[in-house]
Parts: sequence; C-alpha cells; structure tokens
Amino acid sequence: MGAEGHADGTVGKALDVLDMVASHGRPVRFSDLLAQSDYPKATLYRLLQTLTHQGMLALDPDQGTYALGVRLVRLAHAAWAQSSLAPIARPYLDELAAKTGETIHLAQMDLGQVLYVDKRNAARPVEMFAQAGKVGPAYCTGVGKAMLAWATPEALEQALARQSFHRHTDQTLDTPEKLVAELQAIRARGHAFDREEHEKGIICCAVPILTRSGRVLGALSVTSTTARTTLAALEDQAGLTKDIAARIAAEAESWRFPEQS
Amino acid sequence: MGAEGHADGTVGKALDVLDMVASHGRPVRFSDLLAQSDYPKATLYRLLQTLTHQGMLALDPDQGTYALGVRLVRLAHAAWAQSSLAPIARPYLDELAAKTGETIHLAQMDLGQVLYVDKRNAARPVEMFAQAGKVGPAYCTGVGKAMLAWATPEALEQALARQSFHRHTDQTLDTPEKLVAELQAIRARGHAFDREEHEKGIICCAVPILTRSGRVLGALSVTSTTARTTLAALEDQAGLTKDIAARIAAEAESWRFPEQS
DNA sequence: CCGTTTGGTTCCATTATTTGAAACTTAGTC
DNA sequence: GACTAAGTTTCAAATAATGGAACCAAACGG
Repeated sequence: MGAEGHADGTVGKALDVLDMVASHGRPVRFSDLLAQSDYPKATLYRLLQTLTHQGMLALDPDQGTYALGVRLVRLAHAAWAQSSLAPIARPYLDELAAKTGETIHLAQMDLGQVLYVDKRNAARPVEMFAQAGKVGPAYCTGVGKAMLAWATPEALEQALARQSFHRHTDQTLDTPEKLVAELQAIRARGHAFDREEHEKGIICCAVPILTRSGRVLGALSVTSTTARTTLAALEDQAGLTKDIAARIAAEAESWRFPEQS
Repeated sequence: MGAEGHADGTVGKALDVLDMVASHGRPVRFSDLLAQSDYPKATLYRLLQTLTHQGMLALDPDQGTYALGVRLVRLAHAAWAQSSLAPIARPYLDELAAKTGETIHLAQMDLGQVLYVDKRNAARPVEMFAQAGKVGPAYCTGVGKAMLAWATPEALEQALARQSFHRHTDQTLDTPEKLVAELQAIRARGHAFDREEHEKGIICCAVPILTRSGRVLGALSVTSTTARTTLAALEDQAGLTKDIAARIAAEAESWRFPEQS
C-alpha cells in the first residue's frame, strides 16, 4: 500500500496520509502510521499536523490517536449532492429495482477502481453512506467493465495500469489482453456481463451511463446469483436497464447546466 | 494573504480550493473560481490540476467545469463510519425522538462551526435550517453553545474568533461578551437553550456529549417551535437528553478502544 | 531511584516545490 | 482576419517541505 503510484507534490502526500488513516477504519496512533508509511518521522508528523489543523483529521488528545475529521463529512455532503450520480439516480434505481426485483448497483470510476455510490437490495433501500464508498476492482465486475469499455484511450490506459488482475475465480479475466478483447465485445454488444468473474455464483448485466457526447458518467448493473437466474434472463432486462441509464444521463446533464440561456 | 484565515502551506490552499468548489453547489468554471479567489491564475490552475489528478475534483471535459470528485465520497464513507458520532448514536437518536416526539439534532464542532451529523424529524416535521451534513453558526444555536460551554479555553478562543455574531433575530447574542456570560450560565445549568436566537419561532434545549475526561465530543438537542411548546416544557426533557448523551459518550469511548487489555 | 526505552515533538541547513508575471495558445466574435 | 476571452505553459525567484538528528516526557525495569 505504501507505494502509491505518483503522489505528486505535497498535496498528494497529504491526501495519501488521509487515505491511510481512512483505511484503518478506526483511530490510529502516530507510530502505527509511521510504521505503515515510508515517510520520515518529521515529515509524517508535519503532514498530520497540517491535516489536523485543517480539520480533515481530528486528534484525540486523550489517546493520541488520529481519526478522520468532520470537515471531511461536510465536504462529503457536498460531494454526494453535487458530484455523485446518486441523488439524481435515486428514483430511477427504485424503479429499476421494483421492475426487475433484483439487486441494483450504481457505480462510478475512481482512479481505476469501481466505487459503488448507491445500491438497492432486492428487499430494502439503505442509508446514504452505508452503501456508498465501497470500492471494488474494475477488471472483473460488470460495472467496471462497462465503464472501461467506453472510457477514453487515455483513461483506459491509466486504469489498466492500476488493475491487479488477481484471479478471483476461474472465470476472471486475468490479463490486460483478455480484458481489452472483452471490452471490444462489450462495446459491440452494448452491455457487459459478469460471468462469476469476481465472486463465485454472482452474475450481473451492466450498462454504462453515457452523456450525449459519449463520455462515461458511471454504470448501472442488475445483479443476481446463478442459483436464482441465468445470464440470458438478466440480458432480457438489458433494454430496460439501458433505458434507465439514458434517463439518468439526461437528467444528470440537464441538472448540471440549468443556466444555459 | 487573502480572506481565508490562515491557510498554512500548500495543503491548506488546496483544501481551501476544495471548499470553494464545494460551496458553489454545482460544477464551476475555472474563471468563476479565479474571480472568487485571490490566487493568481497560474497558481489556482495548478492547484485545480493537482486536485483533479488526485481524484478529489473531477473535470468535466465537455463543459470545462470542476466538480467534487468521487474520492471524496469514498473518504466520506470512512469519515462517516469512523469519526462521526452518527453511527454510534443512531439507535439513541431513535429512542430520544420516540420518547420526546420532537426534532432531534446531533452535532459536532467543525472549526468553530456547528456541523449537523444526524437528525430525526418530529412526527410533524418543521421546515428549518438544520440538516444532516449542513453547517451552521455556533454562537446562536443550542448545540453550538452547549459545545462551546464545555470547550477548552484554547478551543473556545479559536472558536470565538471565527464567529460572525450576525444578529439573526432580536434574541441573538451578538457580542463575544454576551456569549461568554451565557456559556457560564450554561455550564452551571448543565444544558443550553436556544431562545429563538437563530431562527424566529425555533427553540431548543441542548446538552453536550462529554467523555469521562470532560472532553466535548458533540451535542444533542431537542428542538421545537414556540407555536407548539415552551422552553420550560423542553427543559423537562433535559434529564432524558443528558442520559442519552451519557450513553452515547460511553459507547463512543468503549467503541474507540476495543483493544483494552 | 536512576538508567533506558518508547513515543512524540522540535530544529535547522539543505533541497525541491511552489509561485506568479508574462508569454502563449486556442476557441470564439465581429 | 484582426480582436477577445478563456485556458495553459514557461522560468527565474521565493518559499515551503524535507529529514537527520537532537530533544523531551512519560513509562519501564532493575
């Protein structure tokens, strides 16, 4: 984990530290962070101090532990409302969940990884942050492949470099070559499948959410299990899913520029 | 330097820019940001580029606008789960809401401002300012005053310096002196009131959430309107509210150090 | 009780990054 | 085709970050 690609500048390092604190999932002591990172003591210290002073981290003086700060929660609120597709897509996800009766995922791309920003479990809708924020691999999930298939060449290249190509199941596409070939097929077909590539028994059919100009905003998937259904049955829902994706895209675009005059 | 207090180092400036983008509530053009900040063109440009490269901002190439990035949502997930009292407090808020039938707010302090981290609406909800994820002033809200009343001298001083003391209503405490006097009364009494100091017709009774060592973790308020109830009636709930606050504090403390030999 | 370790904080000369005025490159107008 | 507005790049000077080492404090061990 220490080897974060190219942490440009001080800001990159600071954000790297932020991620490090976040990844622990609980307040961390200075020395834990020091052991984990390969920053020198003084450097890490000042980085932490700056972040704390900025409210991005909070130092618990009783325990000498660092936790993520409230300023992050505030920014998060804005990010959620503004940048993510989730608030726009909410009613559409409800509709799709109701019509298909299956689990629905809404995902966006985050530096080569898939970020699930919203979800509907076949039964019940969930709280804001409870589901948002989970990340997963791009190369072996339906939503990931759907987004990669329509990514720009540069974005694709960057993303490919960040994939681990770990062989989760015996269906996993475990080389860039296999993946690129699959992406072409997906583009031709218009939707992506997950053929138990990430988790045994889990299958899905995913479509990209595209602007009119063809840029990828995110992806939408209908997920189920081999026990309950088949890929062919899921594919029957692809038309509906694409329709929903198009409506989300349309609303996302109009929502972002209400001052068109 | 500019209007922003003390933006130490490059990281501070970058976060400042992040806030600036967040505050717009919608994607912003470079030139808008340039006009708003007093950073020189090139500086702001590189700052934005760094943040974008780091995934904290997202540049919409179609429109040339910047929005908050998905990495922020991911961090938010961690922040929400880890740093905020919200996940711990959730069941207690439910209980308090059920027993009082009024609106409940859970807040924490964010650089001199009040951050509402969770909320329960009354059976008959009232339109008001506070919302989860939103920030508000400290000097004229119940939760704000409750937290300030038990803040350390240093924290109080810093916070005071950041208050605007804008006179929202004719009940607003509009000078540091009045506020400090009120804080003393609050400490003596054990809970804070909001006597329509922020919004006309809105009253509340708030208590701090304190660790055993006396450190402020947050505050909890029971809020209503003058039309529906009185301060005295709200004060009757203070005991219950304090009890809930104590239970939240206890759980927050034990939750943070499960590895206690 | 004192020497030692552990965990955290500060110094400061060196080094590398950031800075920002100005020059430049596009797109878009008239 | 000249003129503008908006965004991008350059480069020497200014500034901030760096990190080895020294320092401090509290806990530990004999």
